[in-house]
Amino acid sequence: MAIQNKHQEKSEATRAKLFRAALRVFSRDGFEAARIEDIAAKAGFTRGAFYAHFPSKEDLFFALLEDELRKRSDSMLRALKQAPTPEARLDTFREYYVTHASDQAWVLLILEFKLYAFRHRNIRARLVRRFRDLRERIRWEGPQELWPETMSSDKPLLIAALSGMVLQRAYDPDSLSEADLDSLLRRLFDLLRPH
Amino acid sequence: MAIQNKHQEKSEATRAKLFRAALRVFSRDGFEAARIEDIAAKAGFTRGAFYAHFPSKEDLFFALLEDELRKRSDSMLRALKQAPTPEARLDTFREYYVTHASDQAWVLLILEFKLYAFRHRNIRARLVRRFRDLRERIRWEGPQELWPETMSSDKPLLIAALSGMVLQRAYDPDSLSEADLDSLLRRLFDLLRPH
Amino acid sequence: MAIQNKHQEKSEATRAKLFRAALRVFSRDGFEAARIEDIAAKAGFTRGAFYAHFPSKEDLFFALLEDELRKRSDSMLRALKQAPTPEARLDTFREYYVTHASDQAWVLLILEFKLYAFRHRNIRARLVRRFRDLRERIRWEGPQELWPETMSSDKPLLIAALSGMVLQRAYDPDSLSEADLDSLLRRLFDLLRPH
Amino acid sequence: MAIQNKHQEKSEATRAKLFRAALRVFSRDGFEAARIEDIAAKAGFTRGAFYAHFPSKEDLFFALLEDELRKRSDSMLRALKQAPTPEARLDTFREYYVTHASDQAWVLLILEFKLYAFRHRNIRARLVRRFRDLRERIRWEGPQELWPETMSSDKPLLIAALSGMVLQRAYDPDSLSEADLDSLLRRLFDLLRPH
DNA sequence: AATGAATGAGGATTCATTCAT
DNA sequence: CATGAATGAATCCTCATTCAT
Repeated sequence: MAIQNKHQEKSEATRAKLFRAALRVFSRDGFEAARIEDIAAKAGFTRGAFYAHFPSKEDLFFALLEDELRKRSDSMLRALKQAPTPEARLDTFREYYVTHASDQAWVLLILEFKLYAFRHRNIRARLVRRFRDLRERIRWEGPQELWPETMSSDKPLLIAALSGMVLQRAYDPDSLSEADLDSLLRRLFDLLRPH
Repeated sequence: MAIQNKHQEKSEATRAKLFRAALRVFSRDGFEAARIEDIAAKAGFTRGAFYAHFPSKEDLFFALLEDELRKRSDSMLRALKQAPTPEARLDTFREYYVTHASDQAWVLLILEFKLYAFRHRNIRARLVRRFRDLRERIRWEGPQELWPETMSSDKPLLIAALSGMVLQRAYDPDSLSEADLDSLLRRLFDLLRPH
Repeated sequence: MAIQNKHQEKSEATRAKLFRAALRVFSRDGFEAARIEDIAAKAGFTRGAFYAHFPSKEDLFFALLEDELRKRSDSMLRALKQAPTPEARLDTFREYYVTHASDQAWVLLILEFKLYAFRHRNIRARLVRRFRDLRERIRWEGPQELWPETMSSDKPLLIAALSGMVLQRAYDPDSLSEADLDSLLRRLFDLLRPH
Repeated sequence: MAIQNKHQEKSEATRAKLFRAALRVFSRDGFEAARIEDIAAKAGFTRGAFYAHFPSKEDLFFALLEDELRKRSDSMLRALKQAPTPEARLDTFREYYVTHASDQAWVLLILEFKLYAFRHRNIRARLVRRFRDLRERIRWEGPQELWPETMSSDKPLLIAALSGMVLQRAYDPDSLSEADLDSLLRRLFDLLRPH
């Protein structure tokens, strides 16, 4: 048992390291150009370790998506649950959304997932479903009665617009100051959800 | 001379066909996954013809960008010049912008250019400069005195946000109706340029 | 007739230019790496002109060999015929041989022919025959009765050794001064043909 | 550790096989015409294995040079050290030199290296230096005080002349009997180093 | 004769993946 | 679990050659 757990822990740690590395490399190079060897190396391993944990590059790609989505929706639900009023929840939600702007790697990775899904029919449905499940989860596990009806249904739009802008800033930071981006995101958020 | 022109004409026609095919294939598959052979075949040629016109895949990529940018800014300047009043110009500009939403291939290609520039330091400056030149050109060749000061400076933001949303629609059309997208783009346009 | 001759002359001139260019390019780049386009360009034409005169790269290669061999053996025979005594002929022959050292392009081209022949069974016999014919021609068309019996039979050896040394000097001139090379060639010549 | 060694051993064995195959193929086909696939196949592998050991064809080419030069100079130094007198050393040296004539593959490979260096400016210096280091090594690691001063400085000439003659024999064995070649090499050796 | 556009075979190289250890 | 050697499919690119003009 103890040994089992030791092994499991070690395994889990390796997976986590690979995820961390993959997030960086996929975001930096894109799915196609990302090399398994680079991911493994950045995690401190060689290719073999990668294949001990994931059957293929694509599998890592989507396992990474699941993992991040789970972690991030958990964290968001926690935050929402601590908000006492609908207004507070709206603020929480807005902050959560706006904060994305500084998480370039993750936003570009979402872009990458969507591009990949757009380009691979067989994957598309799976990704769409996955993102919808996430929204449903947030809607239903969140404090329902107080939740503005259409709130989460607009989130894809917000994230979509934000993705484009984060990419713009990624490739030409001078074209878009951080402050302008922040202000624009807030206005866009409120534009969508007038109250 | 006659032969010269014949050759030149044929060459020009081939280039145009390759551009047309490249726009589709780069947009559909992304730069990395786009195969020269597919582009050539879609244009009705073999790989060799491609290399008679462009030194490499990357060169075609950027020649395509230049070509489209030139054609599109020409067309936009023509439209602006026909607008009699500042209001009409603003409308023209808004329509031009909103119409992008239905030009999925071009919008995704812009996304692809930016991703490529983000990932290739040496290319980045060139692309940034190119897009800025375009904005300058529209600003200065357009009817200057009547041009709202900051109009074109915000265009990158609009296009950026729009890109993200077009991709969202590309991979999951159900998440975003055409009407909603259109309405959102108009509101976003006016949000940025209040008067 | 006049027109015919004009055409013929022009054609002949083009051939000559192509030969001159080919000698340089084959010698500089080697047969494999030599590009038809480079040869044509150096002669002031495009590839088409090349194919109007030679069916293939290999054909040019051997036509060039024939052409040079003919020109050079003609010139040598002329020189030999002017030598009044056997001693003078020997001197002429020695000078002729030693002078090769400064004709790097031609010597390296001979090397290239031999390498090519070594590597292409079907060509080998042809090349061997061609070089032998040359020697026979010099032996028989030269002033026979005065010709040292084994003279020309050793020439391949001399040229062979010289080729190696010219290449040595080509790639590392410091390893072998011109004077040393000259002196060595003379001694080698006399070593082979003692009298 | 054990695994390390196993891997290293296997790697070393593969490298050695690739070297052996490369020596044959480069010598047989020349650098340009030599196909990676042929080398790999002759060594009993596929192309991939080749690229696991060498970054490119050119790198193998020069790694092969280094490897052979090291092995051959080691063996020569061993032989020289066993020679008791200067005369014996001279004989050893002469034999070593003359024996080259039967090692066609290696001699033609040297020719190929020099041709390559002649045609690639950036490589030239490296090759020149490498061959000089070898001569220095033989001069200084050999029994110095007894070493005829200029002995090794003439070796390039000898090898150069020999290369040309080996090629002559390679492409037309009938033009030069083995015995004649042997005898000529000996006379040439003694011609250069009179005592 | 000469041009230059287009073909297509050929070969170097990359890299996801497999497998023996 | 992890290593790293080896595989082999995939793809870029070069260039001799063909052909319409």
